[in-house]
Amino acid sequence: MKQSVLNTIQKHLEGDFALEKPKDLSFGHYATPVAFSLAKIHRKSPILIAEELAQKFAQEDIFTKVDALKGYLNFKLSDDFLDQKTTQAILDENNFAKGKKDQKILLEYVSANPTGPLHIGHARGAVFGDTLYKVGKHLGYDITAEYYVNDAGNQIDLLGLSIYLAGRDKFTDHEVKWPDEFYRGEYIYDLACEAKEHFGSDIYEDENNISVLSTWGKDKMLELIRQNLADANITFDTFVSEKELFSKWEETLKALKEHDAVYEKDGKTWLKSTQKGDEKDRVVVREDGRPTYLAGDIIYHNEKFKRGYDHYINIWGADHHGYIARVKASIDFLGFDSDKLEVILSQMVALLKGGEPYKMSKRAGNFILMSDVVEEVGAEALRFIFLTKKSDTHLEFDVDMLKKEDSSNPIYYIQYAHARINQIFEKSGKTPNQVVQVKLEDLDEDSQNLLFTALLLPEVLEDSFESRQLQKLTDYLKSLSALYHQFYNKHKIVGSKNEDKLLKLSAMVAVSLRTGLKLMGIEAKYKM
RNA sequence: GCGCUCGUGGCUCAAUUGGAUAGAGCAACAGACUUCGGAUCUGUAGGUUAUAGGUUCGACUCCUAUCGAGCGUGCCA
Repeated sequence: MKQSVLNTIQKHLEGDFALEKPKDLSFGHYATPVAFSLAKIHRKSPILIAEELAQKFAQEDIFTKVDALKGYLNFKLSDDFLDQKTTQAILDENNFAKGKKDQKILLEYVSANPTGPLHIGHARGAVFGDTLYKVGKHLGYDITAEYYVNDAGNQIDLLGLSIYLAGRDKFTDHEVKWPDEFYRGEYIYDLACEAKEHFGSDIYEDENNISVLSTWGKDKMLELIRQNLADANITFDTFVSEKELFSKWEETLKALKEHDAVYEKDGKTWLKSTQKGDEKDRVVVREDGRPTYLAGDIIYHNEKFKRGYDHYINIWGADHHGYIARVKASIDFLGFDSDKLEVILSQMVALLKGGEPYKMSKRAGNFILMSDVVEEVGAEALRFIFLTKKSDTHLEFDVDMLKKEDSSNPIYYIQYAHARINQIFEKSGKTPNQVVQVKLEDLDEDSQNLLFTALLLPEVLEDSFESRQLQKLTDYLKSLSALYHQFYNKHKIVGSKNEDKLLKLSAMVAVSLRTGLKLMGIEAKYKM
């Protein structure tokens, strides 16, 4: 819809201009402040320029009215144009708001260590990533969802050790000396029990078994993580193993050397990341020859870029922000364009319960499990709450609030609007297909506004995706629902002389609500 | 100390990325079912956008400083 307007305006106007929605729909459907910038160039009053431009557009079919107000140009679309769009959307709902793009995007998110279940902080990045993925696909991007599994390194050894000690503590008479660092939390004891079932309790008699427990525990945790994600309607296209990538380390190191990206000092290998704007150079190989965590990420990004995508998006927890510079530096050194890598930071989630703050710490084991919250409030409510906030702001919410099944939970508000429309169709005894051919004309102002808003979904999706601000989608669905509830209370639909027209209008609202909800991973309800 | 991300009604968040009168939902108060579902709607009240300067036709948005919050500042991952 927006595209048609843009094309039409471009027939008469050269150069760039911004097309906006006016604050108040009574001004028109679209508006542009282009006269202000032209005023500078032509040294003329913006008000005069706007009036001249308005005359030129008056002839176009898709507008019924174009006028100039205080320097703004306001466009009003014709009934005929809106009706065509509506008919098309209802008849071909599956293709509504779909687009075509020729960009290949690799989207990486979650990538939590397989050393424990997902907590509520992971959930935010997971929901955000998955929704970005769904919206992007709908818009026609060739997009791949990837999970980078950190299955190499100290944390896996630590997992094995923690299970070993927990099992030793619980199932043997040995006294356990707890080290400074180990994973706490009940799940470790659960794993220890399971390992006993699987291997027998003798496993806790010999330290040499720790490595067995590491591998076994890691696989268990990865399985659990995938289940946690699936329960929230989240799936991935590919899982990439850090451990497997390490077979390419020599090759990658050689490439770094060829590009003069590293040097030796104090027996260690350093990345010259300061040259690319990082605060300091970073160690990639320790004195004892073991590569650091950064080395794994360098291999991973090298392989990623070799796969030849047009754009890369990583969704990281905000505590990883200091990491961006060094990863981008390595990408540059390896001869790729680091501008193609976009990092979206997902800010911390602070959870309250009955007003008391929860401090989350993965190591301490007192974190809130994603699965617990999903079980308590449902995946849909959780998804919705996360998507109503910008990913880069700190988020605070009370678990008790999420448990409520009333109007303070906005998802019910939207679902109710959708169910209401279904109810009205049942009452009327008609189906959307029976009214779709009615021409929407001579509508009153409320109906026109509602119709126009319902048709905005395609551009809302574009905007949400391009700006990576998915709260625009939830905001939109909330305001569309509000408009419908208002309309419903004000106008009688079934039995009115405009019944068919208003039914068609309602059907259009339902199409937008359903499509929007689906892309958020939420099933629209027909009855509540 | 330095770096990153922020600071918007009592609370949780918006604001078309520099545009028109800063908007919603909770919470508070006052109303609306003989009418398609009241899980809804209508109204009232609540703001010097942390503070002080600056940039321009125009600033919540950009720049500078100050105050405050969270995170980072391992050869942990």
